[in-house]
Amino acid sequence: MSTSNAKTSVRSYHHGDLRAELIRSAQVLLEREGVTKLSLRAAARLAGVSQTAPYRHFTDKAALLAAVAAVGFRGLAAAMRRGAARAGSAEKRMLEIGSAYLAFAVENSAVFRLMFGSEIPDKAAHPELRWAAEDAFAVLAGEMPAGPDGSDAAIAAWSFVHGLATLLIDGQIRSEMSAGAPFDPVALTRRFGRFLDFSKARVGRQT
Amino acid sequence: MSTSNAKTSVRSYHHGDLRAELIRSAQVLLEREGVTKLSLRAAARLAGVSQTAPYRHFTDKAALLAAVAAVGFRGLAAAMRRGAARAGSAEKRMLEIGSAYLAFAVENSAVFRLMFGSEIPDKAAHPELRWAAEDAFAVLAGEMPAGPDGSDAAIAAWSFVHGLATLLIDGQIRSEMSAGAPFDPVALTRRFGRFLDFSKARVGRQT
DNA sequence: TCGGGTATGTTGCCGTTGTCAACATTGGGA
DNA sequence: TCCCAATGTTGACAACGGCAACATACCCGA
Repeated sequence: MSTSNAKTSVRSYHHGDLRAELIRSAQVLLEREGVTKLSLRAAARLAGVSQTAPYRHFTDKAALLAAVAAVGFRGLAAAMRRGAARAGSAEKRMLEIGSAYLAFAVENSAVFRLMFGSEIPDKAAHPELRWAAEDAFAVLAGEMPAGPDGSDAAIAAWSFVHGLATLLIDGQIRSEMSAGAPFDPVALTRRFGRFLDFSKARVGRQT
Repeated sequence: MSTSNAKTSVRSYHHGDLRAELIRSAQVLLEREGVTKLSLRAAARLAGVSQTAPYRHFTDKAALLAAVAAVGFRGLAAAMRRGAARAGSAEKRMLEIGSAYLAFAVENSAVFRLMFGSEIPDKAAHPELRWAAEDAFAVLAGEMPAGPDGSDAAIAAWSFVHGLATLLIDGQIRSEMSAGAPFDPVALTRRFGRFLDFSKARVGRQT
C-alpha cells in the first residue's frame, strides 16, 4: 500500500502490471472484508480499472483466487523456512516450523482459509497453486527421515498442525485454551505437540 | 428423493414443514453440485416453492447453511458414537472414532467442508450449530481422562484426525498414499495415528 | 519513420443471486 | 364464526460472474 507506484495516477490506458495489482487488491479485500466480499468487480474497482479488465489476466474468478492462494502458500513456506533456520536441533526445528504454521494461519486467517477452503473449486486445475502447496509441504517433509516411514511421519505432523490451525481460526477450541492469553504459537505447539512421537520414524535413518 | 411425501403434490398454499424440506433440498444440492451451486433460490425451487419463501424460516442464506451444517455435526457425532460402541478397549475405541471421522469426511465431503469452511460467516452467531459442534467434540473428549491433560490430549487428537481428514478430501496428500487403494479409513487412521501417544495423559488418571 | 497487428482495457449487456417490501392465502384460537 | 398471525407469493433492486463487440496503445518489422 505504501509501495504504490507513482505511475498509478498518471496512467492513461494501459496499467503496467495489472495482474500483480489485482492480486494485491484481492489480498487487501480479503484481509479487510473476508472472502465473501471478495469479488472480481471489487478487485477491479480497487485497482482503478473496469470490471472486465481482470479477464485479460485471469480466465476466471477462480484463477484470481488461485493466484492469491499460491502467494499464500509461498508465504507459508517462507515462514516455515525462517522458523527452521532459527533453531538448531531437529526437535527445536520441528517446534519452530509448527509454530510458524500456526502463526501464519492466525495472522493471515482469510488467506489461509482460501488456501484450504472450497472457494476455489478444482484446485488441481491450477498448476501454480499445486506447486506452491507442494513446496510448502516439502519444508515439513524435509525434516523427516527419507523412506516411507518418514513420509508417513511428515503427513502425520502436517495433519496435526494443520488441524490445530484450522480449529484455532475457526474458534472451535478457543474456549479450551487459556482464554485471554495473547496467542503464543510456540507455547501452543509445544503444549499440544507433546502427544506426537516421531522417534519411531527416526530410528530407521538419520536426517 | 424416493421418500417424497405424498402431500407435496396436493398441497395448496401452505407446505406443512417447509423448513425441514428446505434443509433436505439444500443437502441434495450440496451433494449433487457442490457448495458453489447451492443457492437459496435453488433450494426453494427444488422444494417447489417461491424464491422468497425460505425467508419465513431462515433469516439468511447463512442460517440455512448453518442448519445444514448442524445436521452434519449431528451425523458426525452419531457416526463416532457408533464407532466407539463397536470396540471394547480404549485403544480400539480411539481407532474406531478416528476412522469414523475420516469416513464421514470422505463420504460427506461437501457437508464436511461446509461444517468447517468459511461459507458460513460468523458461525458463533448460530447457537444450534455451535451446540452440535460441541457435542461432536464431546465424543472425542469423552475418551480422554478428565483434567487439563486429558483436555489437551483430546484437542491434539481432534486436531490430528481433523487435519488428516481435511488434507485427504482436499486431495493434498492423495499422491502420498498407496494410490488406487479403495480408501480404508481404519487402515489410514492406524497408519498415521501410530505417531500419536496419549499414554502421558492416561497415567494421571483413568477413563 | 511509419503502419499495422496484437495485447490490453472499456462499454453494454445477460442471466443469476440475495434480499426487501407489499400483497395474498390459510389455519387455528377467541 | 370470524379474524389474526403465520405462511407463501409477486415484483423489484443492486451486485455479481461472464460474454461480445469495440477502443486504445505499445511494439516490431519494413
